[in-house]
Amino acid sequence: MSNLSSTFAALGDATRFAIVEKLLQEGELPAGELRTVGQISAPAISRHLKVLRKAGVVEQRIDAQRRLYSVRPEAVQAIGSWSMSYREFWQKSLDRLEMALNQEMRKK
Amino acid sequence: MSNLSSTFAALGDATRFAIVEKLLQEGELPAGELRTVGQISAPAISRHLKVLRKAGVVEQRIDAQRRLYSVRPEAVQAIGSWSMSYREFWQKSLDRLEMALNQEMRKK
DNA sequence: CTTTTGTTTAACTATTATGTTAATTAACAT
DNA sequence: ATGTTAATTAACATAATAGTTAAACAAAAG
Repeated sequence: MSNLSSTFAALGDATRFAIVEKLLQEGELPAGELRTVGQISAPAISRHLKVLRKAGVVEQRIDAQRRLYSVRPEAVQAIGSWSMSYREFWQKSLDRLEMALNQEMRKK
Repeated sequence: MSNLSSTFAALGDATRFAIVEKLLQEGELPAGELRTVGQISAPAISRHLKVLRKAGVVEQRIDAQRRLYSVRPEAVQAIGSWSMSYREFWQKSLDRLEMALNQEMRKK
C-alpha cells in the first residue's frame, strides 16, 4: 500500500479523524485527554493511536507515565502536496463550473 | 462520519487509490479500463467504484453500455483545503526541522 | 512497599469490507 | 431474434476492523 494511501486509511475512521483534528487544534495531548472525542473506552483510543502512529500520522513522546501525542507535520503536508500536484486539474474544472453558474445567474 | 473522513476512507484502500490516480492521470475512463490497476475481477472494480462514488470522489457518465468514470475536482480540492487550513502548523514545524538540520551540517 | 494514575496488551465478539464466481441487466451488432 | 460486449448485482466465504472488559505494566505518590 502506498504511503499516502495508508495515511488516508488512518484518517478514514471518524474517531481517528477527530483525534487528529483535536491534536491539530490543541497541540500535544496525553492519551487520556483524547477520550473526549467520543464516548469510547481508553483501550479503544489507545488502539486508534497505535494505528495513527503506524501510519506516521502522529508521534508519541513519553512523560512519566503519560504518553503525549502530537501530529507529525510531514503527514499533513504530504496530503496537501498530493492534492496540489493535481491542482491544475481541479482548479481548471472548478473554474469552468463557476463560469457556468455565472452564466445561469445572468439568465435570470 | 465527517464528509472529509469518508473521502479519506475511500482513498484509504490501495486499489481505490490506484483507480483515482489513474483517473487523475488519464482522465475519464470506462470501468473496464480500470481493471489494469491490478489483477482483480470486474465485479471487484465495480464495487470499488461504487464506494468512490458514494464518497463523492468520482462521478459516472453513461455512454451506451459503458460507464465512464472521472474524478470529482471538489473532492481533491477539499483534501487540499483541509491540509492548507493547517498550513501554519506544518510549515512552522518543518521550517524548524530544516533549521535544525542545517545546524547539524554546519557542525561537520 | 502499597496504592493510585495513566496507558497499553490480551482475549473475545460483532460488524464491516473485500474478493470470488455465477447470474442478471443493458445496449449494440448481426 | 440472437449473440456479443460492458458492467452491475447476488450470494457466499474469509479477512480485517473496532469495540468491550479484564489483566498487565510502569511510574508517581503516599
